[in-house]
Amino acid sequence: MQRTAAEPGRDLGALSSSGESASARPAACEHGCRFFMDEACAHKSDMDKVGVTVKFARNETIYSKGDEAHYSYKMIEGAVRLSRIFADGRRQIVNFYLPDETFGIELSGEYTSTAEAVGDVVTLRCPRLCIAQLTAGNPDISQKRLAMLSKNLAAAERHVAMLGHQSAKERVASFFLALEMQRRTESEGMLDLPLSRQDIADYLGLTIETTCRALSELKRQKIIDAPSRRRIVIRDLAGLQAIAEGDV
Amino acid sequence: MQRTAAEPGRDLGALSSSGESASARPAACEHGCRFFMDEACAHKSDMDKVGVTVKFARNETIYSKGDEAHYSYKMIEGAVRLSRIFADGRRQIVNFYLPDETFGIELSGEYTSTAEAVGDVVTLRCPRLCIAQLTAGNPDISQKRLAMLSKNLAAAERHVAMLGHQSAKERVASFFLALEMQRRTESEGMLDLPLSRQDIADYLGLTIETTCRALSELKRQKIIDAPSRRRIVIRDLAGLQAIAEGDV
DNA sequence: TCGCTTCTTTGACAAGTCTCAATGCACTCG
DNA sequence: CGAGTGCATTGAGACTTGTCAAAGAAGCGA
Repeated sequence: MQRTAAEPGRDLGALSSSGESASARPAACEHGCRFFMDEACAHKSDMDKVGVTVKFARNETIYSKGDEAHYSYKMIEGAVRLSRIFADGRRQIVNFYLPDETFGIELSGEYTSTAEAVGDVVTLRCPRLCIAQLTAGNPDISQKRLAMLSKNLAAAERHVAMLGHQSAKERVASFFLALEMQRRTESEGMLDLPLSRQDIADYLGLTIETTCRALSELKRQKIIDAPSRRRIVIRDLAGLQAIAEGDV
Repeated sequence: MQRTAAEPGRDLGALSSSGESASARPAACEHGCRFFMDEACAHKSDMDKVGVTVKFARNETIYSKGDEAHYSYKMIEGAVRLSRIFADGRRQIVNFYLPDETFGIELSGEYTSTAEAVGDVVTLRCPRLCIAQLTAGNPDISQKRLAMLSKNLAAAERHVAMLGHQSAKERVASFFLALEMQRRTESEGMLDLPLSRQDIADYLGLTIETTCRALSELKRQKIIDAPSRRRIVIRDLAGLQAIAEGDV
């Protein structure tokens, strides 16, 4: 139930910080959210056209499972984790979102998972009703929304496949491989990930210890390197792929 | 439990069987596929309006991963499994589809998983282009399509959560519980599932032996009964829920 | 019906992962 | 600078699941 209210310097979206009255402000759509659905224009040059920027601090809750789903978000900077907590206290991270990706699109009225900022995060935020309005009049946006959901579904299915029958080492390898594929802009093989070991473990469905051991094993094989806590260097991409695919 | 107007062989949709020229036949949409997207009208009274019925025999492949995604399908009868095969020969079942559910909606041009008939199956089949056409002109249908994808995504996330940290016994319990929730029409607690143990195991990310042992354990605890191979009786729903949630 | 095949169930053991505990490492705050 | 804190890593043993093997049911065709 934590609303992301205003700690100093956190909510800089003038429009959005004024509360939940999104439906009363179609203006936000006209000059901002139109761009929200466009995968192609996430970057600074367009950001001034998009009024609804919201920041979150490390580990801050963006929304909780069960909250009314007033907003959808598009990542500008940082990383967000979607997770569910279970009765036994364990946490399953369902997905991570990186810049340019969209999360928080719910068709039922409630969020089905909890979203938290992994590190410091900048997002574009758009009221649900605003999107609905845009979607109704614009098949193009409707199409994009569909594409995003579809992409998320594909990711979830890959996740299922991984959890279904990869060993700890294979999972860790697959995980880094996926990150590497995604962030091709970075300097070769260098992953600068804000995730803790616990985050990784919770995504992979492993304990932190097992994750660590798998990592150490990969280091021993000179396939990756971990020069600092939050940095991974892939030294042998082919080797990593081989492991991810089960060729020991 | 078989019916449907239909025939020898398998493809009785005259419109659809005439090849991939769906785009040239908007007529199919006008009198058939319009209803395809409607969750509410899957039953007999509407079926005569929907020309494109297709049947599949037990274990028949409906489409394979990588095939061009010409069609989407809606389940009328039976069950379908969506799966992926891995390098090591193991199979992960990503989802099952039961009557009234829809599968095969791909936004990329290719199917991302393989679909097979678990038992004998009856589906409604609709060409992709046909759906696209309908969607363009009709925000309502667009909405339904979105809802279906969203439902599939939610299911995938639950699946991830299950594989992420439930024990074998918990998974089996959750599985039957989910089935029970879904088929509330059946007589109390009685599940008539066409799935083999291998199918269940591949869905749960377990081996067939482990699945079997978990099942036997549940039988021993008098929580379920398995009077025949393809039939499960839930004798203690509360107990099943307790196990699924981790309360031993 | 019998015999054959396929699927299911059970057992014994091996392998992988989790749990608990201790240590190491990096960063922050006095 | 040193102590304190949180996170990461490693080790030892318990427990769960996978593997291999065999026996028991169920379905099928001759």
